[in-house]
Amino acid sequence: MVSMNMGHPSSQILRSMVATGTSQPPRSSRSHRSENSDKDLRENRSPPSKRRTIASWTKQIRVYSKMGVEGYLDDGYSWRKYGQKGIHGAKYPRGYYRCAERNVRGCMATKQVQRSDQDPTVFEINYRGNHSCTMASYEFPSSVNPENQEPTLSTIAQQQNAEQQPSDRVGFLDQSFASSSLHYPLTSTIKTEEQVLLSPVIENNMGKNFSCPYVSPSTSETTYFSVNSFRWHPKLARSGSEINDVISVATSSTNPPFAGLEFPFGEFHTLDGQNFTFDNPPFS
DNA sequence: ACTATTTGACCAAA
DNA sequence: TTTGGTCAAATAGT
Repeated sequence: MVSMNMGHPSSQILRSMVATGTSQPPRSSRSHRSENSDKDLRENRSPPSKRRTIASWTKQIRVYSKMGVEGYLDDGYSWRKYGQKGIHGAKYPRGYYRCAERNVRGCMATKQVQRSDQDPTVFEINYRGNHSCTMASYEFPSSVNPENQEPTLSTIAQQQNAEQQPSDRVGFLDQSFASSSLHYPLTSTIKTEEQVLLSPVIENNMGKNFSCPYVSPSTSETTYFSVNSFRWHPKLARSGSEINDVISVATSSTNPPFAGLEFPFGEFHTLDGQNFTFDNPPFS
């Protein structure tokens, strides 16, 4: 069996929680305002007896640039920040976000973003709930997946939610990401190569073999490949013992900032039984 | 004008 | 009581 990958502490802290829509917290002096929207949409709170649990998973993103952090934490959805809180024992505050479509479409997805104490370049993002909204702008690029209703992140997430909600979740790499391009090995100095490479691959990684076009020549176990837009299969797990669900985003501080993905080579398989490989592409 | 973010207060769970 | 999550008024940005 594929052992788990998520070693992230927060993934345990914030596992599954319970959602219940019935209880309307009597907000004493506060509820006098806002009569509609928000409050009837809330669904948390209350004993773990009613309602079903909502999905929760954690992702880590490494940002190699000091600027534009937010941009690289962008996961394709539009979020609205609704709070920030200092967390006991953590040096960085935790940001609370909810889907910006919440009021419009009732999308209840939320996420929490916290910078890692140990490594300030790492951000732990804990996602809660699945998007019920769809983001038109993040459909698959083109040719691939002409499916009418291409599995959007939300639908995929719902599937995975339904299927393997119980217990631990594998490191799902569902991620929609739009970036310019470019790979930046952390070991090397960041250069300002402006070439915008529209990645020909990775458009369909739903079980199809492909290789990474651009590799860091200096690193062996990690590759940085650039993509214009990609979407990981949510059930992607690496075969073998060492699983890493961390997608790192390497960026430069140049303009326009680049972003790339970090991912180890090797054979991968989806939990569906599909297999494919990240080849070590000829770098020249 | 509107919309998004900030930030202290409020609330529930631990 | 402490802590984490949310609310919402105030503020900032467009």
